[in-house]
Amino acid sequence: MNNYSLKFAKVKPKDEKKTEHIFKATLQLVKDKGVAGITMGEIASAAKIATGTLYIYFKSKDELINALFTECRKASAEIYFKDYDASLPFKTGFKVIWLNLMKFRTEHFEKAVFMDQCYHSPFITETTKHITKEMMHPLYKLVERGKAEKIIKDADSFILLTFMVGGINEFVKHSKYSGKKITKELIEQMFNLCWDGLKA
Amino acid sequence: MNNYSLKFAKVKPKDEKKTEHIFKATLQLVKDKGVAGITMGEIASAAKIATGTLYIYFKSKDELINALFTECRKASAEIYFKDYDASLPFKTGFKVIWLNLMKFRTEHFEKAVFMDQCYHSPFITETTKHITKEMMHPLYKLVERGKAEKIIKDADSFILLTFMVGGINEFVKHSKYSGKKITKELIEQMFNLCWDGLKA
Amino acid sequence: MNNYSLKFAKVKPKDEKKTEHIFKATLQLVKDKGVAGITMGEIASAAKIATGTLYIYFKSKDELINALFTECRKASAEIYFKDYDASLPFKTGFKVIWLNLMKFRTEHFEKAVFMDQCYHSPFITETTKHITKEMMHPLYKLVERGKAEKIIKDADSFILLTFMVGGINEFVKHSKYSGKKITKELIEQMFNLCWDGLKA
Amino acid sequence: MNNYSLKFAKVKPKDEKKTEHIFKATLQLVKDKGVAGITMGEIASAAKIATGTLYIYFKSKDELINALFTECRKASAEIYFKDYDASLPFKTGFKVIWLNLMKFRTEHFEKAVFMDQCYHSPFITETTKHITKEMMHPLYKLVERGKAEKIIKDADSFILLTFMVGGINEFVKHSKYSGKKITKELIEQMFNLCWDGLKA
DNA sequence: TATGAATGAGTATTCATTCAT
DNA sequence: TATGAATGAATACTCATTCAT
Repeated sequence: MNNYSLKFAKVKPKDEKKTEHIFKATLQLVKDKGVAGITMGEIASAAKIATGTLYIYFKSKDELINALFTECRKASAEIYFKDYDASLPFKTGFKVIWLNLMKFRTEHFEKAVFMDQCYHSPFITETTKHITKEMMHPLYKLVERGKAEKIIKDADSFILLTFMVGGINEFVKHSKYSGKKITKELIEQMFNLCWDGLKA
Repeated sequence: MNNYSLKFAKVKPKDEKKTEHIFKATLQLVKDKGVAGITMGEIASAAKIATGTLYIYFKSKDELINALFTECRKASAEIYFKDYDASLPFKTGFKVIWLNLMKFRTEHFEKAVFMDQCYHSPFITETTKHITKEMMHPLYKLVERGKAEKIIKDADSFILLTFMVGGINEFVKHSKYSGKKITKELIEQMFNLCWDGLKA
Repeated sequence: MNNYSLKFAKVKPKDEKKTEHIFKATLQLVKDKGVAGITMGEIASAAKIATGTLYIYFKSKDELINALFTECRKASAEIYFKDYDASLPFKTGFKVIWLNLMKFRTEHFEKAVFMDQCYHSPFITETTKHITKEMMHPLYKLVERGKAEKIIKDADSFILLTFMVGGINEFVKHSKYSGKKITKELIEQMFNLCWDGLKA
Repeated sequence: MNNYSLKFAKVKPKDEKKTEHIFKATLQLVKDKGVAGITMGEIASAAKIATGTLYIYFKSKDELINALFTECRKASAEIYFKDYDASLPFKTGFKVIWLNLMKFRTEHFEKAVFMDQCYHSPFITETTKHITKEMMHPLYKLVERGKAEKIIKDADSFILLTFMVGGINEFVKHSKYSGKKITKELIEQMFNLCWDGLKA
């Protein structure tokens, strides 16, 4: 390290990585013991920091949970529409998104569990819940495009959407619990069930 | 107090109604604040009894939660196969059960929420979880009958089952959250999506 | 205990005496270590109860301090005008009150120390402070009677009042610190200084 | 960094001004929130330095408080006997000192508050308390000269002293709390009350 | 049984102090 | 020296559980 960098390194900045560690530790703990069972002390030691340090990064348990919730929401939003291109034929685009939903649920399972758990917890504020609901909006749009193009059934959008998502969620949840391996083959089967249900 | 009344007092069962009150109070609280947020004190006052009294009916919080979980499981099991008759044609019988699942989720929403919440909580023992999984067995049988009769797709039973249940769960959950009214019409739409997905 | 009293004794009431014990313990601790140095744990064990019990009687440390402050104020108010009769000649009545002030400061020294200490503490609310100020009103009236009767100097009432009280407070405070015995003789001397200062 | 600058850095004294800032910040905080309510963090940020820096100037909170206490004592001692000349007639000299006491209490109010507050706090050592008491010695001498000259009453010196000081302290304290303006006129009135009380 | 006050272990949070930069 | 993040012991407060009535 040269003189120049020393000048700027004088003040130790709040470690960005530490927030990440804390989040990771919290998600793991929640997956294992549920929101009901986690303490700030446990989170701290799982993140390999002192309890006091935890409070440098988050003013309270409440704030930590809410921040993590927001983080998870952001992560899911980023994945949902990855590689989606509205100019693609409907079914192709639909499958991209459907697979993304599946991807999020499987690869970020702890986040999904955490979000589900939090929804009824006293930690999450109404505002946070509200924003979360709004996040579903683009999915509504997708479903409505399908209806407009007469490719999928002309049913209530809410029904179509929850149907589209429900199978994925239930499948992933139970496969994690029961140890059932999630294979390409199974995913394909689930997609077909879903698509056959939706198509006009 | 004489011998007679003593004897009588011993025989007198714990007030059945009170257990019910306690369960109802707990379910309501869990729906509103999650398992993370309930205390024995709150349960007691919601059930309009003293904390001490709560401990006459349940040795510990753990026991209360587990007893309630078992109760909920029993309630769901009773509903799932109500009016089902294996001699009915497959689709008819399938719809009976599918509607029963829907019925349970809507009319006993707090129970469903409670069971979901508990699954990750430190309160529920592994044994309890195991028994719960076994409860799904008859549903497997149903699905397999459908496959055997070549009426529904020859996909993995696990996939078929989670697909069948997922839409219902997701639909009811979000309708409760968003205040969306659950109508016969919507239920019918959801069933059609589900059936069209499953059918061979 | 007969049947009748049993009927009413069924519920153990919040022990009135316990509040008193808590107050006494707190005052003693504050006298010895100052408001800065007391913890809820210490108060509890000085009052021979569990920490949790302390919180049955007072929702928080703040509330405990404020309640005690109010209690002390009440105690002082009760003493200040004890045996005072406006129909007595001014000097006689004045001396009754002056001696009462002295009596409070000496016999309830911990309360006086506590009140002094609290005045600058973050525990005491502005409202509480305001009420305390108002408590001085009757003393103003007394001083104004003396002025009206041309018995004491026609100076600013605020000056007369703080002068009247200041000597007492300073005397008692330092005598407690230095271990100087407060005798009848010394009190008489102090009263004479005070009276000679005030008289017209 | 070369040898020269290293040497120079070692010699460079701790910034004198910074100590002053720290003291000023502490006094202000204690006036507003009491000794009970101040933290090292608050002091540091009020003094516009980092917490770590505070510990360069003072090894501990204890030491800071004690150093400030000593500083305050010194400041008061310097003022008390300012312009006093034993060769002046008693009353003239007495008034000089009396006015000095008044001056200290008004112009260095925070210091007075701080010293009062500290007296009961766990921070101040017995030694410090002892030295403080000794500081009163010259005032005793003054009072005894008055008695010897038969100008003031032949009462107990302790009584005379606390009487002399009490009115001042009480007056200033309450005027600060209530916002009452301290005027020359009021000071004169207070002095007269005091003198008339003391004179033989 | 029923009550709710009492208990004390446990949890969230603060804060004096240290330390790497 | 100066900084402010990191530490962990101490403290305020909670809550499952017990117990006297």
